[in-house]
Amino acid sequence: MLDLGTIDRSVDRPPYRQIADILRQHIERGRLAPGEQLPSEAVLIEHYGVARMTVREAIKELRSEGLVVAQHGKGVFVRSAPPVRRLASDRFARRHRQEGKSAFLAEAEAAGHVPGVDQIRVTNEAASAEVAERLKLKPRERVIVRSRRYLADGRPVEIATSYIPESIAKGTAIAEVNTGPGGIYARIEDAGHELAHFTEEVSARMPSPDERKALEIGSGAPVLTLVRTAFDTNGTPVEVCDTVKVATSFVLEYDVPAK
Amino acid sequence: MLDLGTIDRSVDRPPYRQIADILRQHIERGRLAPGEQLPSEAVLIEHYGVARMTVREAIKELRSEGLVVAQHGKGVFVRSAPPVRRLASDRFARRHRQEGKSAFLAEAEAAGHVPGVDQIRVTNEAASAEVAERLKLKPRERVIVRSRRYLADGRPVEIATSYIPESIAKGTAIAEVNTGPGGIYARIEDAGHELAHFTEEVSARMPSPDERKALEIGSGAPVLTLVRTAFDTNGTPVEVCDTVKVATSFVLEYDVPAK
DNA sequence: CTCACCTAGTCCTCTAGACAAGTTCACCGT
DNA sequence: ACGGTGAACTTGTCTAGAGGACTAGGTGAG
Repeated sequence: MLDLGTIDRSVDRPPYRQIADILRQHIERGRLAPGEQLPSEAVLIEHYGVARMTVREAIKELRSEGLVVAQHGKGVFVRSAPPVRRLASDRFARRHRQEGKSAFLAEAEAAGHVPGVDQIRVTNEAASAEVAERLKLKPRERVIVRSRRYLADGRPVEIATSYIPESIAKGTAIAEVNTGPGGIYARIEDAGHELAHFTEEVSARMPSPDERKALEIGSGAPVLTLVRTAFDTNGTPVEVCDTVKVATSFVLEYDVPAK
Repeated sequence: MLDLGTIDRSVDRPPYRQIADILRQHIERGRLAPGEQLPSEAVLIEHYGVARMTVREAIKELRSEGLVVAQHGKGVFVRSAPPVRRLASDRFARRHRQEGKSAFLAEAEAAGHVPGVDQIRVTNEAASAEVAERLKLKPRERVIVRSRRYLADGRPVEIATSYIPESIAKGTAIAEVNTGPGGIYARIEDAGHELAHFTEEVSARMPSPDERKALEIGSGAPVLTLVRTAFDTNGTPVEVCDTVKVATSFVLEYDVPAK
């Protein structure tokens, strides 16, 4: 039986935190195993002699830490995969180890022969305001949207969505599911837009419910987001690629410019 | 005056979420600017005609998303570092644009006259296993640990911790709080280690309680972590820099190598 | 046997109020 | 002019209760 301990109301730390502390310790020390159910609110209220909201506050703290998940009507359970706390060495590292060419071109090529891609969706849509701004689209210009999900070891790890202006994609295989050798970057270059420059914005946030589901992660784990914009030699943006990935690490390398 | 809208109790979405949605939109669209104070609980209670806990629940949601920070006795404020796209505002943006000298030297110089650094701590410690491995340290070799916290608009946004092998730091100002012109990279080069190559690992995770406190973020918001290792011309690792950053975006740029 | 229904147990949301504690500022006495 | 006090405002925490919604399991009707 789980030792729920007691709370001390004379001490500075508020009761709801003390309760959270006790439960957190049980989880961290394995006395509450992954998947196991926590004592119900009613039990905790009774045990500690506090009001409902106080217990809920404690549980909420653990939820926001990603240690537990609540299931309406069932109970609160210890998360089976604890959130990432340390840098993990990662297969993405190798992507950026390619020599003599852009790491991302290499990545695109890799995607071309589709190892570990299990879903591809290609549509023609009206551009969102954000995409329109990034691609400097004319009013009402549409975009080709290519969305794909990457797997590693059979588990989904990344969802990438590319937006290419329809004007560039026209007459190419970009709007086809199979883009041919070299992937869409090769097709963009075929269309006369030589790639010259990229910007990337890296951030992290909590996943949306859809993303959580698609990436098979718990609600307490963050996702990395990477928005890459590709420019041609004229400085025209030709592609925006929005990547959401499980927040394990990836690696960038670069050299100090020669003096 | 801020348009607080109204909530619809007939709809499926619970009131506290509707309130959070309204406030979130104001923040995202810039009608509530970074640093600006949100309407107080009392105002929101009055306006929406709900109980205090309902309003607090809404605010709590925004806090856990990292959009706002509450300050006891003062109010709730929009976080000062919103997910920005402006390249210039970010230190990382310029790294890859420097000409003729190491971007990191420039960065270190900038840090030298300490704009927006509010805490510096320098210690001599035994290296952790991870740091020892990255720096290829000999057994029992110690490291100089330099930890600093960066501010933007008066709010903490980043904690950076550098580890330099004692053998390299010896006889330099690296172990001093004030490292002199050019910062530690200049001192490392003074010591005969010309910087040549960097690797960076980027990841995201949930912050530790200490980090949450130091960066003043909500418990549901992730942090970006960046571990940079600097190598000299011999390929010897000379510094490991571990950066934990509020998970708003940062920007990387690079060009396609000439063919 | 199958299916609809009921029920106990769970978490979700909300109400209405209370006291505590931190911040700010005007006011008053010195 | 200066310093202290306190009022007014803010958020933080807690209580006691209510109805709702969801899940799982049992029960009875068909």
